[in-house]
Amino acid sequence: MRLLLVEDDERVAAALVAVLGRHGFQVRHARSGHEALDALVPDGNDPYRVVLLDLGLPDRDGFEVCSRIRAGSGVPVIMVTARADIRSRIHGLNLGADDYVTKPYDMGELLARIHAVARRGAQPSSVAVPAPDAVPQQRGPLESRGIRIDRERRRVSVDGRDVPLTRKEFDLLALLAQSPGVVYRREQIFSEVWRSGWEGNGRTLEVHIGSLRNKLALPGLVEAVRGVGYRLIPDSPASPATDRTPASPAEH
Amino acid sequence: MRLLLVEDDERVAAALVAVLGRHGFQVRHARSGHEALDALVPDGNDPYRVVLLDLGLPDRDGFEVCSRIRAGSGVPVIMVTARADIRSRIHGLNLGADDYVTKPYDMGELLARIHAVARRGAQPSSVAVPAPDAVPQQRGPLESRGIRIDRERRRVSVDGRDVPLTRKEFDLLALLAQSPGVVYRREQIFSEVWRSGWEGNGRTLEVHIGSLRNKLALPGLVEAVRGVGYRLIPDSPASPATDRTPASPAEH
DNA sequence: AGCCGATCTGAGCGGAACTTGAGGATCACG
DNA sequence: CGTGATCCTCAAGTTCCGCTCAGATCGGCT
Repeated sequence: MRLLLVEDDERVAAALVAVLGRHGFQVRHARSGHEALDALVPDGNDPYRVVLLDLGLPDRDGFEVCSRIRAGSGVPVIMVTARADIRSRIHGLNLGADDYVTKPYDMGELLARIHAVARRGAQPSSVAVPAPDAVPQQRGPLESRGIRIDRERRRVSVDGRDVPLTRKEFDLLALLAQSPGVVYRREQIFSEVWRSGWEGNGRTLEVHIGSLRNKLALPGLVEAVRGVGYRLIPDSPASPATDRTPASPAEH
Repeated sequence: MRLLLVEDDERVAAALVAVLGRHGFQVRHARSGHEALDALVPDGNDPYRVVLLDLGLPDRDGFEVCSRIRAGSGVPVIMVTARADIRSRIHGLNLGADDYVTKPYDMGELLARIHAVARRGAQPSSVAVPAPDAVPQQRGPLESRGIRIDRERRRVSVDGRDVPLTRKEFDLLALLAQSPGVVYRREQIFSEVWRSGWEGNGRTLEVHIGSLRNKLALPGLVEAVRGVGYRLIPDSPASPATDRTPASPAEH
């Protein structure tokens, strides 16, 4: 899970990077608002799932950055700042921030809040946002084609029968089921299901896909897209033009 | 914009209804968790855009309600409570709340936060929402599988026999028993049972789980979920909501 | 201080989960 | 129809993770 940290104090940043890393985040550190905005330009990598924006920078600047971010992207933003006054809080939230945390904060609570906004996921709000890779992270149990995926219980059932899955199998299915029909590229799958940048050398992904198919016993559900990745076939094939991939076809 | 207010204090509720009304919200007031869950059953009206959940009710009860809501629906939930301690905050957020506001709060900030979560909104989702009556509302001391957990007295009994537990063991059990069936991740357990941000370096968690299992002497109760964490196995309601399949008696 | 239970740490074990490799099947494309 | 690339399956390794035990440390109480 990628996270963008905007923080000018190196010591604070280093500490946060360490802790967040230990909790499974792949952190990119931006030292300034400018750098942050650059980092948010879609580049084919996975999009950031959340932005941690410190307002410790040259006073008002942070608000400016938040509003710029919000103008161009739907990525969730958490403001972190020493400014505890009500006016700033309200102002920050109204600029489009998803949460506003004041220092000193408890690390556990910050983590919980990060998870809260991350699971809410990026949804291109009203604005027409150039965020093609934005994954509509859906909450509550997923259900489609008789498969019920209960994320918090890590349980999967097909037509009422419980299907025990291993960790990788479950994560894989949960990822693909987020957007049935959409093709997930191999690198994308690896970075979501396998932590840290790890390129699957061997046949790892195929094997897990294989055992997932076996256990679900729903032929045709998990489809391989040659040279790209995998996807789930949705039940109501509302003209899935098959080109409905998040990847721009231009890139090879 | 419809909003569901869960609050048992009539005076507080009346004030909130007035203010929220003035700000363009159509407020439905539920006096109890049960009423709230009823109100959330899809009925053809517009779905609620946000739930304001007061935890002032009988102690721990509010957390239950939040977890029940989240089990069946993706509607954004803001917890409003006087409980300011870190444990409660983290727990509330981990249960799926989108925000956690402590009293006394500033009305302007609350409004800003309501707008923040409503902005993200949960898509009404084509997903079937399981009927909440499938989930029995559980009050007072937790009880399941013959285990009785009295949170106030910190007493646990199995089939009537008192089982003395240490602090950590009790906290651990109480946490897991909050929502039998759901998987609690290691980090989550650490941040709620231990002081926040604590990294379990050694085999601490396993040891405590071990002694808890020994003392309860109920094999299969506490289940390890490899690579993720632990959960309690509920006695019967494994997946009751999936019975909604009228025709599929192929075999069994 | 001294005791005693509670908590934490480290090593070893066993088994589940994951990875890898090779061979066969299938597909896209000329 | 041939060919190379890609995907699937099977059957080994190999790693990882949770369990247990035993000893060390912590902390409250008399």
